[in-house]
Amino acid sequence: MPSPRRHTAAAGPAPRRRRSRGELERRLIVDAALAVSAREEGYEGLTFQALGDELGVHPTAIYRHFRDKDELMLTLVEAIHAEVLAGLPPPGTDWAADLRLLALRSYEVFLRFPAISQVAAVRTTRSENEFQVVERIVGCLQRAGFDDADAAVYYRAFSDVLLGYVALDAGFAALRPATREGDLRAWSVNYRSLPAERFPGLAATAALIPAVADPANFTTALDLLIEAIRARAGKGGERCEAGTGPAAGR
Amino acid sequence: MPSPRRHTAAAGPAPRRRRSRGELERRLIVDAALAVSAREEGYEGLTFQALGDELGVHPTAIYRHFRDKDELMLTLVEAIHAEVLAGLPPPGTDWAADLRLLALRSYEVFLRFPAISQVAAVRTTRSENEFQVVERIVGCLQRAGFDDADAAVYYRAFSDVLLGYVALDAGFAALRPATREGDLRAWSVNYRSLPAERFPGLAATAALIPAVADPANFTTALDLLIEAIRARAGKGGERCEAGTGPAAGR
DNA sequence: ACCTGAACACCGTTCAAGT
DNA sequence: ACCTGAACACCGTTCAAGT
Repeated sequence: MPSPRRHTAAAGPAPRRRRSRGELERRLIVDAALAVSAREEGYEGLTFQALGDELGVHPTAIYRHFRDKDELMLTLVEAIHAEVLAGLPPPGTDWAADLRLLALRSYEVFLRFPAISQVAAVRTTRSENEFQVVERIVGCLQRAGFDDADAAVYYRAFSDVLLGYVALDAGFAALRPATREGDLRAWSVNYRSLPAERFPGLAATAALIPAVADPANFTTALDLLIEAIRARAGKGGERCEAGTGPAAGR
Repeated sequence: MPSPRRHTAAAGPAPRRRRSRGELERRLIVDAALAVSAREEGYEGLTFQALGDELGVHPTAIYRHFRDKDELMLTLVEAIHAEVLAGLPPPGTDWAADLRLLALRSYEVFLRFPAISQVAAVRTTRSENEFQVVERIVGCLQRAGFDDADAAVYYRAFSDVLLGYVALDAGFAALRPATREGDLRAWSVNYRSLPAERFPGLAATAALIPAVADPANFTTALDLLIEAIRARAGKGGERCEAGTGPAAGR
């Protein structure tokens, strides 16, 4: 029998109902791509083929609406930022609580789309929703009492830790299941059977180390970071600024 | 003229001197792969084709020594861990200084190989050198005065922040140059021209935000993290440490 | 204007064939 | 035992052709 180079329509998953002409738009493509991303394994699982199947359309039809995969991906990130902002209460009176909530919300929403987040954490979309998220973080740090220069420096460090954690845990979630389970097993098996003479610390603690990509790990790191920022804010200018109200102006 | 599907020997970069039979070993492949990784852009730049060229050998010859690209990559990570350990002085008297040095050294060495680190940060190699690095970190936290359970929890958080930062900055370094420069420009242009009415915080601070992937950013985050860990350790077990550190300024 | 189909230049991986 | 060459099942992307 002939072996087709590409799987035929019969072999692949049944395509959605075929769309009539002109029905395809960026909005539809974004939604379909998010659906595929939530389901598929890694960024390379988000395929024009899979996306075409999801939309009931030829894979290359997408190129009419997005220049390339990178432009599509950046648009998806903006959509994720929108979702982050949509679920976020307005800033309250406690800058640290606001900062913490924003980070937790971002982490949680991004990790719903590991295939994208794995690759998106590194990028800057430079568009509206991203601007708003950054503005929120900077605002928290100004309210903490830092001057503009310090707020800028801590913005970058805080944001990097957040995005780095997203990249890490999303990357883990995006692994092929067999790979992921193998790596998990390393911690529940290999690390727990090391010789105590050569690895005294691990012999005592290995069984107590939390699992890779457990969301509690991010919370631990986040709280440490906020404690340290708070401590530094206290040492610096905070007390002369404390009474001046939420509009830190400039 | 015929357009060959694959670039011919004449079209590609001149292969290194052809090796005689049996000269190929894992050690040689690892070195060549590290060389390619330091030069190439992303993980997909580390190609069997490029590696074959570097070695003066047919691309598929590598399969005789490594099961697949994943096994090769994990071996590369072990080699990087070896390099980390080789440049690390033995533990001293100050757990925080030791922890800081280990993190800085890891970050620095991994970032020499962005193509690999981008993908490696997520993984567990479960082999000798990785065990040793983990043992060192756990040891620092035990010396800080934490009990085993706390040491285990803080190990994971600390290690995640380190690896997340590596993933983030390596991912950025591994971007195609045009993409990387475009993203940098976002911060030096787009973020600096936002309307002050809608983005008061950014209007004041955008010009002061450090560049993406500036290594100083990691140092800032690292010092914050260690300060917080030290503070928590002080509350629990050991307090005799408070004044000793050489003023962890940023 | 919008979508399809075929083609192109790649990938990683397998396998029979050479030495 | 070790390497080569050809093939396979994918990728993203381009482009002429259809409607």
